[in-house]
Parts: sequence; C-alpha cells; structure tokens
Amino acid sequence: MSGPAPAARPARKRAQPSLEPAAARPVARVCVDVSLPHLDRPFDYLVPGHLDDQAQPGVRVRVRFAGQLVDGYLLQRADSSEHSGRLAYLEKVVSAEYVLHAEVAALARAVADRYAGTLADVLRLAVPPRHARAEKQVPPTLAAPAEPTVLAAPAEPLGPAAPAEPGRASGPGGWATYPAGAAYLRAVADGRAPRAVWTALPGEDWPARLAEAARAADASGRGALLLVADARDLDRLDAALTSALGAGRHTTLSAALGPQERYRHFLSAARRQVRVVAGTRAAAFAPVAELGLVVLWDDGDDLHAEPRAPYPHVREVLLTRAQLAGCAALLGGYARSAEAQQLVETGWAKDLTAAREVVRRYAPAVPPAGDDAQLARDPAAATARLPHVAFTAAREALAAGAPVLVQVPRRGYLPAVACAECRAPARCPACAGPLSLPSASAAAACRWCGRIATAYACPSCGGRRLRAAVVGARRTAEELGRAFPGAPVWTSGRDGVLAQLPAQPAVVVATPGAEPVAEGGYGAVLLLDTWALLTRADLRAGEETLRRWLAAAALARPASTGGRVVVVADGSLAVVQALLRWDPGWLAARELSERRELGFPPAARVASLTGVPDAVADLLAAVILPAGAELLGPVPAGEADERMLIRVPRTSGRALAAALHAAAGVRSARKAREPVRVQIDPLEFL
DNA sequence: TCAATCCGTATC
DNA sequence: ATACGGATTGAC
Repeated sequence: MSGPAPAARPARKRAQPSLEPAAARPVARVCVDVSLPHLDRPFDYLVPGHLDDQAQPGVRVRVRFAGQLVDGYLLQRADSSEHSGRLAYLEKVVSAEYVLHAEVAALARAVADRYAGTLADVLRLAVPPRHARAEKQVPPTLAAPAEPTVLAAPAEPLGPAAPAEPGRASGPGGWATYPAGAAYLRAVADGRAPRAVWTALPGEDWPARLAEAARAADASGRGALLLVADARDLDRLDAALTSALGAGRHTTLSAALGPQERYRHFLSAARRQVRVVAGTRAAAFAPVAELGLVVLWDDGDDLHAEPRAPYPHVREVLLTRAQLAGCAALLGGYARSAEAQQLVETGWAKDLTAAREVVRRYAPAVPPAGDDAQLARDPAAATARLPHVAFTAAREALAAGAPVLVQVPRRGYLPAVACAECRAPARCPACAGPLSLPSASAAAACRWCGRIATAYACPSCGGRRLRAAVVGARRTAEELGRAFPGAPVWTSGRDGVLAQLPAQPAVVVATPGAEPVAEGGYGAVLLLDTWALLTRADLRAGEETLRRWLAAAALARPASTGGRVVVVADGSLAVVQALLRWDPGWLAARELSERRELGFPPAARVASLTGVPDAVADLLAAVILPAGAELLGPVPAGEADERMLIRVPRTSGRALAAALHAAAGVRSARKAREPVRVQIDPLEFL
C-alpha cells in the first residue's frame, strides 16, 4: 500500500461485498490442488448465490486455502458440512465446463488408493490443462448424440468378411479366426461385459480388430476407450477407427497433440460429442460417456507406466475402470505379460488365442537357432554379429524382392552380470534379485537386498565365474550396407521413425518399437545382439525380450510365402523356445509361476521407498505395516539416495498402500523436508 | 491473575 | 503463507 495509511480504518479487514450462500445445497466439496498426503481429502466451501448455477460438480474452481488461492475441482454439492469451523466461500468458478466426470473422479480416487498417492496428483494426470481458447472453439451447440445412435448398418460384419488389409491378403481374416473371437464381439455388441486377454496372430491387422471391437461397443449404445503405447500406434488405430466408424465419431488424446488440440479433443469427449476415444497413457482417464469397453494394446510396453506420481500403470487404471463401470475389457498383444496371464489364470479374463494349427499357418518360419558361440564364430559371417543363417535368410529375401527387417537393441542398458560360462543372468541366492558388479575387482552385490554374492555358483550350469554383459552397439546399419551392397539400407529408431515400407528389396535396421510395417510383410526378420536383452538386470527380461521379438517377427510373411525369422541366441533358452513355437502364453505361464515362487509382482505386491537414508528410515518408522510384510534392502540408489523394498502378499496390497499413504501423511504434516518416493509395483527395480 | 508472546498445528 | 489454540512467560 502506498501513501500514508488512514488513521481511522474501519474494523472490517476486507471490503468484501456481503455474500449470501446459495439457497439450495450451499456447500461445495472441493478437492484442492495440493499434493500433501495429509490434506488428501475434500474440503467444504460455501457457494455464494451468484455462483450457484456455475458451481456444479466436476467444474474447476479457485478457493482460498491456508491463506493462498489454489485451484481445485468441485466434487459435489451438499446440504451441510461436517466441518465445525466457519466455511469460506468459493473464490470463483474458473470455468463452468464439466471436466471431471463423476466416474472419472471415482476412478482417480481408486487409483490414488491403489498407488498410495493423493487424489490431487492423479487428477493432474487425468484432466489436461485448461485452454480457454479451445473451450470457445468447440461450440457447445454441436453437442451431439446423448442418445445411443443407431448405426446405419448393424455392427456386422464381425467375422472373416472384414476386408483384408491391402497387400496383406494372407493375413488372418478377422475375429472369427479366434475360437471365441466372434462370440466376444457379439457379447460387446449386445451390451454385456466380457473380459478377455487376446493373443494376436502373426501378421494380424490389430488396429482393424480393435476398431471392430470399438464399433461393437458403439453399436450397443455405449462408449469405448482404447489405449496404445505411442504416437505411431495411435496413428494406425486412428485411421482404423475412421474407416470402421466413419469420420467424426471418435477422437484421439495424446500429449503429442499439443496443449490446445489436446484440450479440444478432450472437450469433445467430455461434452459427449464422441463416445469412442483412443489415446496414449493419460487417456486412460478420459471422460467417455456410457463406457462399454476398455481396450489396451501391448500391455507389456514400458510406456504404459506413468513416470509421474503416483506412477500408475495404464493396465491397472483400465482394469479398475472396467471393474467400476462394469464394462467389457480387452487386453491384446502379440505377446503376453505375466500380469495378463494372471488375469487368465484367476478366471478374471477369458483367453482369446487362436488354435495351434492356425498359428502355424500364419507364423513365419523360425529355424531352430544353433549354439550361440558357434553362430558367432561362423567364418562366413559378414560380421561377428551377423551369422551365416541370418546372412542367407536376408540375401534370399532380398532376391525374392522382399524387404528385410533387422532388429537391434537400443543403447543404454544397465550393465548386468551373467554367468561367464552359460551366460544365464546371475541372480542373488538369497532373494533372487539381479546382481551387479560395482567394479571389476569387487564381488557381485544384489541390487535388491544388498547382500554380497560370495562363492556364486550358476544354478543352470554350475559355473563359478561372472562377467559383465555387453551392451548392444549401433554400427549395424553400416555393416549391413557393406554386406548387401545392392539394397538400400534404412534405419528407424529414436531419431526418425519410419512408419511404412513398400514391398521392395530393402534392409531396415530398427530398434524395438520402431519397426516399420512392410507392405506384404518382410521376407526375413533378423533379431541381433540378443543378449543385451537377455541379460538385462530386470525381473521382466524374458517376457520383455519375447515381446520385442514377436513385435518384429509378427511383421514377417507367413512361412508358406517364404517369411523367415532368425534369432541369434541359444536355442535352449525358454524365450527362444517360445519364439520358435510362437507360444507367448506358454512363456507367460512360466514367468508367472516363477514370480509366484520368488514372491514378486504380479504374484505379490511390492512397494519401493526411495530417498536419502534418514528420510526412508523416518517413513519406515511411521508406517504400520500389514502382517506378513517383508523388508528388503536398503540398497544404494543414485547419488545420495537409497532404496528399500517392502513385499506383501497380493491380498495385502490395499492395506500396504493405505499404510504407506498414512505414514507419508504423518511426515508431510510434520513438514518433513526430505521427500521419499513411494512406488507400488514399480516396473524397474534396478 | 492476566495479558503478551511463543510454538505447533491445521489449513473448510 | 496465515490464523488459531494452547502453553509459557513475565509483570502486577
């Protein structure tokens, strides 16, 4: 304030215009945008009469909270408050737009509870930032069908009559190719809630199949929500949805759209102008009207794990959502995760897998791999990493006029430790965690429990020596250019992803996840540098390896038209066996039973606590762990941090999350300075 | 005995 | 950040 203060100030502090509470339901319950765990509950405010109309559940509001103006969401209106003190008035309604639908609020609460997080944190993931211009752009008058629209044509054809993808006449012919496929789609179209884990056939046009599933939900008068891992998959799905539903009947949501477009698309779903939404990660919370079906493609992809607190996984979000909405769920992929396998084994979901002979009909030939060492020493190989079998397969494919795909691992994997003899990943004898070599001279230590593995003996070959596993290189493209001088060599990876490829002789070197789709399929697919994958210091190494291999191998032609896959790896490994037999379900069942034995997710539930040692100890002192909880660690994590793992039986997962949330609340109420990161079932526990 | 002050806690 | 309640202190 400038100038001399008037000596005689009126007693009243603020010159507030006298506010009157709204006549009916004057109390607004608000979730304030504050991520402190001890404030993770609604706070009551009074709705001033002039905001009565706008202050509806689901709108953004601004309120005075602890002296500051903060954003929040109005969760509900009520007649009265439990709060004993005086209630403050809402400061303003930011926008009357209904952005937080009641079902999404309930979902967000459930996700926060599952992940020991706060509702405010989950809502930051769930609702995209407001863009005022976008709100004006989508005229509310466009508000399309609130009533289920009757399609011009019924949801059929659901079966093999679906048109085959151009240039892929040999591909599987639709949902009817899977024993329970047509029945599944019919159930969705009939408004029921079937749940399935779908193993896509090699060469499957999965975007078309997912679009058919969305159309079935749409035909039942309900909405559908389809999630994929990245922008490239989303583009393909988007195109398939346009051809299955017609233009303007669906929308897409992804961060790649940019703030304004993203919010505009979000609004067209929130305003119920469309009821089919496809997107990446954050779209799992999209407001979809009358949700009838949730779909997740390739649930094993790391990108489905949210990197921001409370680190929810899309699979868990969608399954929770299906549960809350009582709607259908479909988890599809060429591969199968241990989590998906568990859904099948517990009977939660039905197994949608084609019969063996059908799989054989569409699968490329995968010649049994020889001994790894012998392959690598092959004198005919153009390089040490391109053994003879692979070289021949590529040359023959090119000669037949077909493109060749070469998959190489991405750089930057953590150096893991493997048996020097048989190259099996070395695991801790005490807790089965991965071992690491801090230095060349030091003994191997467990990354989970910190114990030193003295006198290590390999469980598979008895070998006693350990070695660091090599990390894949990226000179492959140049090497191949020399090996096949006649064919153009392309690369597709981090910097520059190729989406498609014509049916011409060419060599494509791609990192996992960036493999272009080839018109007519690849004549040969080479999987190189495989043990950078196989020796990953990761519980999920086997599953992840097969997932990447199948994603590439599924792009090959069937064996009957010359399609071949060469994997440069030891043929006795389970992962290689699963590829040879094209049986991801078999590997997933093995992985799951192994995790059951070792007591790791998804068979058990694990929480990781990361922070400076004092902070982690502080949180552990405050937490009241459920019975049967087991502590592993601490192990060093990064510069100054350490990590503790807490393991509980699956049935205690909810209790563990609640206990950790409560303990975090005790710390935040005390204004504890040093943060502790709490993650439930983290994908990587290093 | 009471008012000024300090400290911890809740935050509507 | 700020407001409040309860405890603490110091002067009468």
